Amino acid sequence: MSRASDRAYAGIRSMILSGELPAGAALGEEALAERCGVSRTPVRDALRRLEAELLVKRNETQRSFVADWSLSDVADAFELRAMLEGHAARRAAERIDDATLQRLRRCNQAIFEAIRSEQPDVAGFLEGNRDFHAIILETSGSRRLSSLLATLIEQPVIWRTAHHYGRDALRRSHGEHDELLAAFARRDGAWAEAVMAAHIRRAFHAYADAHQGLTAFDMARSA
Amino acid sequence: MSRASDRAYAGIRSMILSGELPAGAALGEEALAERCGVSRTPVRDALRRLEAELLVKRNETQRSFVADWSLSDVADAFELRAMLEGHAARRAAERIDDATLQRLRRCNQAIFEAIRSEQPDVAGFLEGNRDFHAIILETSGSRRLSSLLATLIEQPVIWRTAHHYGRDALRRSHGEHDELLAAFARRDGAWAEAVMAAHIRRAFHAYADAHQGLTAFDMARSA
DNA sequence: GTATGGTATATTGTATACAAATGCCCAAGG
DNA sequence: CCTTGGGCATTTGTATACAATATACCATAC
Repeated sequence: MSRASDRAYAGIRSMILSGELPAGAALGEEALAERCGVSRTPVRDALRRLEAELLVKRNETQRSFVADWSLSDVADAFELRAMLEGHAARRAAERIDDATLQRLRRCNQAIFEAIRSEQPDVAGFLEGNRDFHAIILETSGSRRLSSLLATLIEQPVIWRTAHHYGRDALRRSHGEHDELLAAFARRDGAWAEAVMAAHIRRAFHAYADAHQGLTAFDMARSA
Repeated sequence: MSRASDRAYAGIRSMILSGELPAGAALGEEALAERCGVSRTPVRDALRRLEAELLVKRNETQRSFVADWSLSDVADAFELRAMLEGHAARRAAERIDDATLQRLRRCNQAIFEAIRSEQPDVAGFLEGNRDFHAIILETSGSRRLSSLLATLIEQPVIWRTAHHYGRDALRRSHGEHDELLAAFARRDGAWAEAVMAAHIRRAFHAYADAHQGLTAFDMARSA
């Protein structure tokens, strides 16, 4: 999207996720506009987007505040994500063609290359992981499913989760992708759904273990 | 929300759903502003909302068009709705308190009153139906689930579905609500989920039967 | 002391002007 | 005839001024 609007979006979002704007803080359009160096118009756009992601909430008179994003909210998001991505995996397994299967295999191979060494390339892992899940979502052939999941997948959460993974956890993740590939190769939708749901629920527990007792904001501050 | 912004939203939405703006039609902000009697600013707000609902799509250069909304798209939405509302019903069954259960019972009683006579009061049915589902969603206690479902529940689709229901179908719907109430009373989440999923999938087939072979837009035009 | 109402202030909503970009058309060259 | 490039028309993006609305504060009455 356009430059100023993106700057406002990225700026406000990072202020929220870094804890610079704590949960419950008032978000005046004028003040944000000044801090981001843009006018109110793109700020309003950005607030709408952030509201859709539930990072910002509005009171009954249209004033904006930083949403409270506790561990239970993250759990909420992960639970829905497990259900929806599981569903996507089922549909993908029932529709996938051989060419796409090959693409997924190459993608998971790239993930393997990124994590095989002693010092895993986490950025590479994340890139491969994102592509892998994106291909499945695309193959599921449901536009609405894609658009629903978009609001559920918080990249900062995934980023932090992966960075708390040790090499073993990264390899386990790669291994789960392999199992998913096996389910796809057999066109076994139920299998694929189960593996995907397990894959994502495990990711949540990795996140929760790393941040036990801390809210998402406390965590971000300490990072 | 604010007046002009709402007028733009409601106006554009009804133009799309009535077929006045056919699938694929270009949506210039200026033209829409004039037709709605407001300036471009509220039109832009409205387009963002409609885009989130997938009624409007944007090309890569930010130009807006009426999305193509075929029967298969409606099926897509209903499938996801069945899954998510099923999940909501499960959670609600596991959390519901007696006071809320009573509210739901009164709500379904109101639905019964609306449809008992020879000439069913479809508007009354719809109002009760909306409340019934809203209470369940609220009881499920997942903000994200509510926000996801909001984009999936197209009131015009529900409206048309209900208006194609005969008295028998209306009563069957009321009966399914009763079964849901039984599952809630037993706090049986799995039962509630299954009943809700069936309830919504049946609603889809009622819709599909009534509009066999027609796109949503064709149908709207003929209504 | 509390409640109530009104006014001042702050904040959001809308309109409009202008800037930036996109798309379209036609003309020139291959 | 097709391709390509430039320039004009159209469309979207941004800034800003002003209007409508909500909030906060204080004075006054009870």
